[in-house]
Amino acid sequence: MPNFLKGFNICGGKKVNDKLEQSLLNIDKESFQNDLIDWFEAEQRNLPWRENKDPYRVWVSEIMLQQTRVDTVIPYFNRFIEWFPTLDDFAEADEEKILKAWEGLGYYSRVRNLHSAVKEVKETYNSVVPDSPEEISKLKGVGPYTAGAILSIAYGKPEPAVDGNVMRVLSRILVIDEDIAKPKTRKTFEKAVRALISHENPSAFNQALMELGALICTPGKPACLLCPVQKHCQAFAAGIQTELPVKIQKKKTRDVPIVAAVLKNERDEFLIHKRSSEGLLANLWEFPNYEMHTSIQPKRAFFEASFLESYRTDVKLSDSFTMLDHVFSHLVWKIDAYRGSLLTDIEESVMKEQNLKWVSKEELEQYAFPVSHQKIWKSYQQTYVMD
DNA sequence: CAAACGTGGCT
DNA sequence: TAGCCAAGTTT
Repeated sequence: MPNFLKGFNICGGKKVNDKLEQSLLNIDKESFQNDLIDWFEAEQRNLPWRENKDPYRVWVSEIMLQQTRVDTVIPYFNRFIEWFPTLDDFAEADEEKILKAWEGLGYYSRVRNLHSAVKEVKETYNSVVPDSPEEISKLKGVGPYTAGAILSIAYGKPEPAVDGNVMRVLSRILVIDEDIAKPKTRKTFEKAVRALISHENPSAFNQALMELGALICTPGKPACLLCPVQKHCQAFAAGIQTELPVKIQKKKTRDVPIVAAVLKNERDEFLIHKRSSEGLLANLWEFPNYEMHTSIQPKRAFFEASFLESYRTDVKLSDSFTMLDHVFSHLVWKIDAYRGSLLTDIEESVMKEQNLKWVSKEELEQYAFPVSHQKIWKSYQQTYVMD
């Protein structure tokens, strides 16, 4: 236990509940709700998903905002609503288009789950997003946070919507020192929100908690002097607001060497491959590439051998045109990219079975690529000036 | 439960 | 620079 928190622990072991109850007793609930909601009504940002309470729009925005910054989401949200104005429009869209709508946003299972869930709502609920915790939580991609967010924001239900902001804000206000990286900790904060939430305006209350976390009660240097609920904050009173929340360190990423190639045929078309429907970057398109398991052999030869084994076709790589690192949350691709061409055609059956496709430079733009492969393409074009 | 799952901005 | 962070869910 960190030294600065000794005084707040009733006993070293459990009693987390007792501590929370004690902290909650110190809050003047009515006054806290008013201060928080009044501030939100006055200071909230104008964001596209706040134009109305259409449950579909709220839903889309909440999925996009998972682990993603507001500034990043805004243009994606606007384009998404242009492409798919209603729930039915999105339900009827094809997979290629929905991935293209998400291209560059990351965590692509979000959009596949959203698509599946929206189709479920169209079929099972007559295109009306359900308003009960039980039903909405069954939808793919709708976890505890998103369920609470939709229910409170779109339907005015007093349900907790505990995200990273809420945990940070409440960990300070109530001096909760549980590790927020641990899954079970969320339950403590849900309990706290249930005790504090305004039943008169659950939507504003939940959003205010998150808005406060985004604008005032920030991770690094919280602007406590501007905080509308400073007088309710038990961490500020003790001068320990920058020590909270408690969060254990994340594991480091591991390096994965990748050999990739941009292969062009005599018709100026490029070979692309659709990734597996499971795992990393599922269903996105990419340039042919292989993970180097052994760092012994030459990369070029490794690619040529792997390609022959995969597609029963000889390929010849020429020059390496770029080396780049691409950082994911859990690993780093060390990409070495080559230019190359085929010595013979790939059999039609193999093209189909292995999800390969020849596409022109223009057609390339219709397919969704991960950012790492967009970087490869950009570098290729810059190196071999295309007309 | 721990780990997988993206990306870009900030310090 | 290398690490941390941002409106989490699934397995």
